[in-house]
Amino acid sequence: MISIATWNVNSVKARLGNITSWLQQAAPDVLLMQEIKCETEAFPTSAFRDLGYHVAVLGQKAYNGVAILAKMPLEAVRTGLPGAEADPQARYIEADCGGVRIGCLYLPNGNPVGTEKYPYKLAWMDHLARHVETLLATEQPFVLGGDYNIIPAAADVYDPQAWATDALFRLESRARFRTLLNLGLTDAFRVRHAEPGAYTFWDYQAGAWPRDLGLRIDHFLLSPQAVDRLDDCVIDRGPRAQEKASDHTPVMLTLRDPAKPFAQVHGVS
DNA sequence: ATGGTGGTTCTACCA
Repeated sequence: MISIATWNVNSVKARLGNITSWLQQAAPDVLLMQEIKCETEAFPTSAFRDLGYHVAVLGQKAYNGVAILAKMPLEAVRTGLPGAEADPQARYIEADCGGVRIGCLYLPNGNPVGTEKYPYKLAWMDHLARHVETLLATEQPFVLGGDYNIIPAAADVYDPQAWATDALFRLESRARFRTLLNLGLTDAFRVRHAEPGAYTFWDYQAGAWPRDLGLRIDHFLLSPQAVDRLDDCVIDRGPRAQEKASDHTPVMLTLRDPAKPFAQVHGVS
């Protein structure tokens, strides 16, 4: 079994204590982090190495930033989406880890709609879809985890009508998320859990957390070869309840070990 | 309709 978590930490420096205590308690093999909000050189690598993790980071000053922690070595690291390597916003990092290709993404928020931020979000999603086509062609298991800033369906938001025109829930945004599913990817949480109201984000404002006014915007999308190995995908609300919490909480995916080839199981030579 | 909170940085910007 391999366990892979994703968590938008909203500043790795401000959240270092929350993150290390959660790592010790939940002990995921891999943690994908978004919004680390620091430059690559300023990432607190040694604090995570001390807990037994390898580290790959794509940072920038003040905003965005993504990182992968893994108990296994991280190989063939790439940063940025193909065709958008020059994008100054640090939003994508990918590596081989434990026999799985793992992408960590921080998809643009896109608000306010009507500014250049929204077409940037849609274009970013188009680049992602093209990259997914390339990854699918390898026929290898891969997992894309992160803060998608997409509410996939009405069951994933406390008040769908209030969010109808928001960049996270507009039809143009959801259509592009649907495109990723139509290419052959699977929303790991939703294929295992049918209930509405399973949120991963609660705003800091207006008592959203105590009132449970949340959104499900942090996702794991799996390739067909990864879905074959899907054990479960769960949301851990614990970290959101703590002092100095991020506004997001971790989502954890577990994949079974690969099945032995049919011929090996049945003794076919 | 507004304001409500929080991180980075130091003056707004972003979410």
